Amino acid sequence: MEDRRRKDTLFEAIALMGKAFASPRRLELLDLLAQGPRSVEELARASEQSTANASQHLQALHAAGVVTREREGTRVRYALAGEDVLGLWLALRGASANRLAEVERAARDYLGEPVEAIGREELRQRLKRGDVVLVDVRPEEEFAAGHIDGARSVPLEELEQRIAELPADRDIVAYCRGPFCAYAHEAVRQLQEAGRSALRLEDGWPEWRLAETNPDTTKTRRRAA
Amino acid sequence: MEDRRRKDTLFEAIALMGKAFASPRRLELLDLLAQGPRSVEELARASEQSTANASQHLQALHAAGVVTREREGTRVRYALAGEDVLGLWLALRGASANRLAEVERAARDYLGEPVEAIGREELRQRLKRGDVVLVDVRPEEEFAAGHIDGARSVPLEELEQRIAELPADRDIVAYCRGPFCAYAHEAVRQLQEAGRSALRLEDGWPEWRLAETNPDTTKTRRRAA
DNA sequence: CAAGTTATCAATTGTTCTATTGAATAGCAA
DNA sequence: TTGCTATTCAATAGAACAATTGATAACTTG
Repeated sequence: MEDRRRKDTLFEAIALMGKAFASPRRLELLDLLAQGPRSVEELARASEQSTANASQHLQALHAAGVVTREREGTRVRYALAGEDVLGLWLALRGASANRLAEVERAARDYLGEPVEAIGREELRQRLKRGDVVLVDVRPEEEFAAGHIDGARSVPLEELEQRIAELPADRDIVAYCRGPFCAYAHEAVRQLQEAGRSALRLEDGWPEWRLAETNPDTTKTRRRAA
Repeated sequence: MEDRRRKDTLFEAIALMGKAFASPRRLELLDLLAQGPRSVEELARASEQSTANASQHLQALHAAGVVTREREGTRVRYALAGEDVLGLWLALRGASANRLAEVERAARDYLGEPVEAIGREELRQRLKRGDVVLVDVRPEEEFAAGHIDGARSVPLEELEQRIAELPADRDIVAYCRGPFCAYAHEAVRQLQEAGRSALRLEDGWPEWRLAETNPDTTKTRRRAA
């Protein structure tokens, strides 16, 4: 049947994008790109792989349509192709956390002792009341590429020396790349160590940004069927 | 660094689910499962592959946590694991249609001449006004597994002989499995051939269902960055 | 235009994935 | 028990993929 062939090509085409999400290295690159555009070398460094390897994966992502590429002088700046792709990545991450015990286990393992967290809505209200200090503990470039309104940048690396800068009369809320990023966890631990009252935002900047233009898409759905 | 190893295992675990979406055959199975639970044999037949092959892919999907399995006497009933998975599949399909020219081309090729379509919201309003007849042209089992409230089942195969059943004084809206399913297109063509005023619902039953519990998630986002 | 980055290419190796075939198993019904 | 159906298993062969290395190309700056 002629129809069969056509149907096959259609699903093959969709699978082109699916394959982009089938490799851990590429997922890590995507996760970084969700924070903002970056050059190959930065991405390679941040994901601890060789530049050549990162370049190849980025090309694969480009061919799959999930990232855009732009030459900027001697470097090439990659970026997520759009909000639909960001939503897709978050959906995959979320579903895998819901459905795969391996993911939960690996996350617990990587993040260490759980740390008290608040959701986006609660944070929004407390920010409006001026009730908290919001701290972005990601590397400076990522803060520069975009951050939650009202946050101040204190990269995790500098946090220890800069704790004094932070007002002591309010709760401190730290956030970073997302629910599986260790920075905010670590920041909260350091702050509590120093006697401050701190907690983390349940997810990170990409989720916040997506929720702004597209409420409801990033609800943290738990196991519900 | 110990951290690196842990981060790797985390991304590897997420990629376990990603891999599920990397094969065209599996995507076709998922698309069928989005219509409702089915046995291995039915799925194999509907996707025109050997039972053994379908079984293996279904096992892969099961291992990836995207489907559930349930023994029912001599047969095994597979189903999507949850709404998060349905949302994920729709997000992938949507993003690939937005970003990959191949997908658009393959879809045009498979679906044939474009056919006038209306969106979910418009359909809802016209249904309320009693303004249209809504026809579900999927195979009977899929209608039985769930359908839009107020629709009547007229499987595409029987449509030609049953056109007389349909009132001639109103527009007919046909829907099927989704935007890439050919049934509704074909149905509208047949109805117009017979002198009826017909159009198709832009997407299908799974999108409708997901929109009911989770408005906003399935917006048909076009290329917007 | 020479030197120095940054990114990509090409070739290779080992690994993982897919489809196929035929045999094996689980449950049901007589 | 015997046969029947639906599903899974096991083995295999071919294809696609991932990481590595070293070479090359594109740009910038002096």
